[in-house]
Amino acid sequence: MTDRLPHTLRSDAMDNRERILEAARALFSADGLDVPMREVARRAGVGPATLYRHFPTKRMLVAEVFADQLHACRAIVDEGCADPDPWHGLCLVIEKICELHARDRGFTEAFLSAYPGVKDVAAGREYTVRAVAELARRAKEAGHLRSDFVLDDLILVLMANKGIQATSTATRVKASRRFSALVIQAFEARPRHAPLPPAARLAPAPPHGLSR
Amino acid sequence: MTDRLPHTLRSDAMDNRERILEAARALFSADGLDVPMREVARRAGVGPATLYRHFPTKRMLVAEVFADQLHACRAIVDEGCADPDPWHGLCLVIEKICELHARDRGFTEAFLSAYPGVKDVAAGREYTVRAVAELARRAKEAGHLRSDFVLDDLILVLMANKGIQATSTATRVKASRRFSALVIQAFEARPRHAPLPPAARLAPAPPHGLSR
DNA sequence: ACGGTAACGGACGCCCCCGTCCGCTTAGGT
DNA sequence: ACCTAAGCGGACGGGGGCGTCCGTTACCGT
Repeated sequence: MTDRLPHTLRSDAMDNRERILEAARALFSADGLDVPMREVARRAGVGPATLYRHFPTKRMLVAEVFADQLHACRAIVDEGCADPDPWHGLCLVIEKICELHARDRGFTEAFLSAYPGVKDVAAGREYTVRAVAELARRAKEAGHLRSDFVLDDLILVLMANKGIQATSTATRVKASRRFSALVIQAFEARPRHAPLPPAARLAPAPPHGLSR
Repeated sequence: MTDRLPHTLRSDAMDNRERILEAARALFSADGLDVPMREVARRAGVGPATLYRHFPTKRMLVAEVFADQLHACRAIVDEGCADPDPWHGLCLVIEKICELHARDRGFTEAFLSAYPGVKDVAAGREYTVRAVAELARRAKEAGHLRSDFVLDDLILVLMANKGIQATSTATRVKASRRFSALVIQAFEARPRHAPLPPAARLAPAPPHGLSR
């Protein structure tokens, strides 16, 4: 008689839950993860308590919100890996992921931060990195990717891409596009390119404004 | 009888002021501009009130602290401009500014944020940008810099460089070095390089955690 | 030595954010 | 129609950061 859990929410609760997710998606996407929970609640037209009932902590809300983007990310790398030309596939992956990140500030933060407790995002990052590693190996073998490319360079590019800020999403996307084109040209194998300084092992940084 | 201002501080006040600046330099440099004022005061061994007496607002403290780095920045661009080979000078400027930013997180934030009221930093940025513009013009003329390079690409690189985060300064500097080498190779003129997507007009973003 | 005043710092008010509690509302089964 | 419990939201407590006030301390000129 204790564990009588009804896996079916009441209709109004379902409604609220969906509106909360929608509000969170919009706000996180536009303004990043620093948006106060109250603001999400306000935008969703519910009280703070309702928000916290559906998502007991901010982390959980974040995890739920970015499930979609994680799928998009996965789709991008899968598409890139399926490309018969590994170099072309790699370029596509870099371009599209950069654009995805440019379009969604919150996702970028979640993806590149060691968000404790958001295992899904961490797993998604892991998957992406591994898949790109394989793609890079093949692109190198085909002679299109410079041989001194390392996987950390991808993290480097993602972090750098994150640094690109602008007032409007459109501007950010434009800048990000130019940026990714630039680094892709830098990654392309050439007859005699100057050697690069050694790569650094980059680990996800702790998130910004989050309680322990 | 009202405006009897002694332009000479008492010895202990001078001492405290210097210790505050030192503490702020260390903390801002390592942890960025989000460090609480109390923390600066604690590290300087003074009370909060003393800190606020010397620097009535956080912005003023920031402005004072980064006067040095601004000079360093200026020195870097001057050195680059003085180089007889404009391309070599430009490369030097990019490398050194990236490294400077990688070494000092707070300065990066101040430099790339539209920190309202910190006119000095804004002026320093303006100076840097103008000087590099001239350098870029000459490097292009010499045929070493790709012709579709625009000044906003420099801002782009600086912002991107800012995005590179790491737990230790050493790692950040290493990563930043590799990054700047990469973009420099991308900027180098080549017989037939693929065209780049259009550049975006990048304006400094508002600072993160600052009262209006 | 001593007095006056510049300088100090603990304590305070204010605001914003996270997460919780409890009395009220309303869905939905009978 | 009614009743019960799922669901709701305003109000609350806790924490932390910025900037300020005022009683106390200690520098420095005489």
